[in-house]
This record gives sequence, C-alpha cells and structure tokens, in this order.
Amino acid sequence: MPLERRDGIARDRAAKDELHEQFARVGRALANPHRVEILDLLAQGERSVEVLAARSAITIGLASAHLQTLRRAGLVASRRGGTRVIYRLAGDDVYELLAAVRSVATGRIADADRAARAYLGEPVEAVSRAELLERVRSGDAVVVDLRPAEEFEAGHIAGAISIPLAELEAHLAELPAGVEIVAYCRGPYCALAPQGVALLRGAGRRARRLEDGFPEWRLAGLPVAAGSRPA
Amino acid sequence: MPLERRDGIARDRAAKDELHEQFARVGRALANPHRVEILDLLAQGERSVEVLAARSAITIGLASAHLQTLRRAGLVASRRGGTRVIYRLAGDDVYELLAAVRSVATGRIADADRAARAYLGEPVEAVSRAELLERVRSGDAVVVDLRPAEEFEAGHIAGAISIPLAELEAHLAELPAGVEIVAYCRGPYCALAPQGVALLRGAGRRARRLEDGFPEWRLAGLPVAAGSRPA
DNA sequence: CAAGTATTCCAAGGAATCGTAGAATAGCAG
DNA sequence: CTGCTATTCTACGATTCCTTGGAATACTTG
Repeated sequence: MPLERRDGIARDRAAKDELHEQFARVGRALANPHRVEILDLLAQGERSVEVLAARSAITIGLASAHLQTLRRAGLVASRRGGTRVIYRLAGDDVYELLAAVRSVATGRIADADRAARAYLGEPVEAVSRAELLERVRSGDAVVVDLRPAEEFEAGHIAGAISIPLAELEAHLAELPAGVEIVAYCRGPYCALAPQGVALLRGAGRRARRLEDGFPEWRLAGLPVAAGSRPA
Repeated sequence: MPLERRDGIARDRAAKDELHEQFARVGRALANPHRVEILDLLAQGERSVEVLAARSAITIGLASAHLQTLRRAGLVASRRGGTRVIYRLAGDDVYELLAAVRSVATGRIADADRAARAYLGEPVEAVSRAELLERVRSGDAVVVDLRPAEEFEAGHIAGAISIPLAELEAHLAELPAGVEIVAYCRGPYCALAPQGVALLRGAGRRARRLEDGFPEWRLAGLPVAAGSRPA
C-alpha cells in the first residue's frame, strides 16, 4: 500500500477518534447519578447552586463541581443573578437526551425498571395531555401541581393550582369535590404525583396523575404560565 | 420532625439515589469513544466481535470488554452464530439515544462541532429522504451505498447499488451519466458519503449526499432491502 | 470602599475505568 | 474425540473520576 494512502487512512482515523472522543464527553457528563438528578431539577426551571445542592442532598462544593462538568459538556449554562449564580439547561435538546437515557434505562435494564417501581410504586393509569386539556376546558377536572412552590413559580401548566406534596393533606378541603383531581410533577420519574394521587385516593377523592410532567407539557407546546401562586 | 416522617424521607432518598444510579449506568456506557463507535457500527447491522474490532481499530480483547459493558447497560444483545458471537443493538431506541448524544455534542460543544467538520468536511447541501424517494421513482437519480459490502448486505435502501468507497474510483464507468448520483453511508457522522461525493464531483459527475444515513432511512419506515449485491 | 456571602478552587485519598498482554474457555468442524 | 479458533477472562499499571474539607475568590450590597 502506498505511503500516501496509508497516511490518508491514519489521518482519517485520528479525526474519527477525536470525533468519537467528543461524543463520549457528553456520555461522561451523564455518567454520574448526581448529575442526572441535577439535570432533572434544572428541567423545571433555572436554579442557584445552593438550591440544587439542597434538593439533591449534596454539599455545595460538590454541586458546583458537577455543574461545571455539565457546563464543560455543553449541557447547562449559567448566569449571575444578584448575589448568586443561576444555572439552567442549555436547551430543550438536553432534556430530550435525558429522557432518552431514562427511557432506555428502564426499558432495557431490569434493575433500572425495578428501581423505578420501588421509587414510584406500580404504574397506574395516567391522564393523557390531550385528555387533560379537554377536561380543563370543560371544567371537568382540577389540575394540581405538587412540586415545590419555587418550581411552580418558574413555570407551570396554565390553570393549575400549586399545592406542594408536603402541604397536600392540610389543603384537602380547598379542593372541590365532585370533579376529578389530576396531579402532576417533574416528569415520569418523579414520585410526587404518584404519592399525591395515593394520598388523595386514600382521602376518598377521585384522582389520577398526568402522564409525564411539566417539562413534557411545555415541550409539547401546550399552554403554560409562570409567576407566583395566588394566596 | 417525627421519626416516622424522617424515615420516610430517608427511604425516599435511598430509592431516588438508586434510580439515578441506574440512569447513570446508561451514561457510563456512552462515556467511552470506542463504545460510541461500536454502537454506530452496530446500527448498520449485527456484527461479530472480530469484525467490530477490526472496523474500530482496537484489539479483539478490548472490543469484547467494551461489548460486555454495553450489554450490561442494556444497549446491545448477542447471539451465537456458528463459531462466532454476533452482537446487535438492543433496539431502535438505542440508536435514537446515540443520535441524541451526537446531536447535543455537535450542537453544544464547540470542540465537537470542530471535530465533526474536520472529519466530515464542511457540510454541503443534502438530499432529503422525501426528495430521494420521489426521484428514484421517476428514475431521475441513482442511489449509491458507499459502505463496506457486508453492511450493504445486512440492509440497504431499496434500489441502491453497492460500491464501497475504496472501489468507487474503479467503478465510475458503471454509473450512468446524465442522472444525479445520491450517495449515502452510515449516518450523519460518517465520512464515506462526503468523501464519495467529493470524488464523484472531481470526476465531473453531478452528485449529492443523502441526509443522514441508512439507520435513519430504516427508522423512517422507508423501503429497505437486504442480501448480497448483484455481481 | 468594606463587609458579607455564594461560589469556585485546591489538595488528597480512595475507587473505578482503561488498555495491554497472555492464559483460559467454549463450541464447532472434522 | 481432537484440534482449531473466536471469544472471554485475568492481572496489572496508568489514568481519570469522585468526594470531602477548607482556603481563596468574586461579586453584590450597603
């Protein structure tokens, strides 16, 4: 084989290796459980390092380090907001990537499916986005956002009311009787909605969860709202 | 805070950590450049360890180890075929995951975009799948599969002819003059089609590449064929 | 400009991963 | 049953990643 040709192939291989190395950088960013959890949290809206650390139960220093790993991989971006640094997902494609990872995991790894069932409980019938949209229009259902208040404020399904799961029991009386309650939270792997539905049913209410969560609703282009919750 | 409540939260956190750990297993599988390349090769069709090792320029032992990492993560499956072990992608969702990783990488990491351009050359206008379908029906174009013969045999666009890139120059005369030549290969990050198009244009032919590659064509539900190429 | 605080940086130990080389295994073919 | 070959297993050093604790930095706010 002539030298020129061999050089061409070697150059090709080096460029190909470099490209795959770059792809693997994204894989490495997804290779740590804390980073996956942080991405899930950021899908609800932008957050400071401090809040992310608290919600994912790690130290601030560790959260900062993971956030910078994510930033180097292009998955998150940041801005300064007053005295703190606010991180956000770099784009909708990042959430779609996260969704693909979780879907493959639960669909293809038996242990992952088991872990999901252990955390979420056995899957129950969910309300589709289309059905919910219709029933809200006809006043046939009330939509409850079970996430922490700050996540509701950063963005929520238009017309939903905010009742963080911890406060749900105390606010049962505020929920109208007669109509079905549809609860939602962060996404398909968030335990708030299943737990809320179980609590509501235990209290004798008709309740179901919405399929998936707020990020999927927003990405579907359905009506959303933002801002503080009414007193 | 009552003990019962704290226990509940602690149990929750353990279950949540375990779930995120499972998600991260998939991320770890994508965290190595050789594994990414192997997935790209397997998207063309099932392959033995030996062939995968040769095509990705690594030793057999290393290929075997990576394949088992991928299998533990649920991304590939294997069967025994005669004297060899044949690996395949575990499902179409795995290719979609790979596509999401590569798309985020090139879209969000400047170095990755640079590496893609270095390997593939500057992007040129591609033929859409819909357009190609139409022009093949009207006999207005000829479709050339530039991948190695074995990948063509494992599955190709219906009506395409197989001319591996290395043989393209020698088979120029077989390509009809007058009609445009549409070349395709493994996917959007495969260099065969860009190189083939450059060669054809250098020989005075009208040539463009198909957008993406064979896996995307198949996943779009468009007509495919399999089997050895005509002599 | 000074004080306060959120975040980042740094150092270090321990764990996991990577790639190589060679031995061991498994299953087909004769 | 025996030989052959593709694949897997094992052991190892080198490298990278993870986490912690504390020091350093940067920026806002008054």
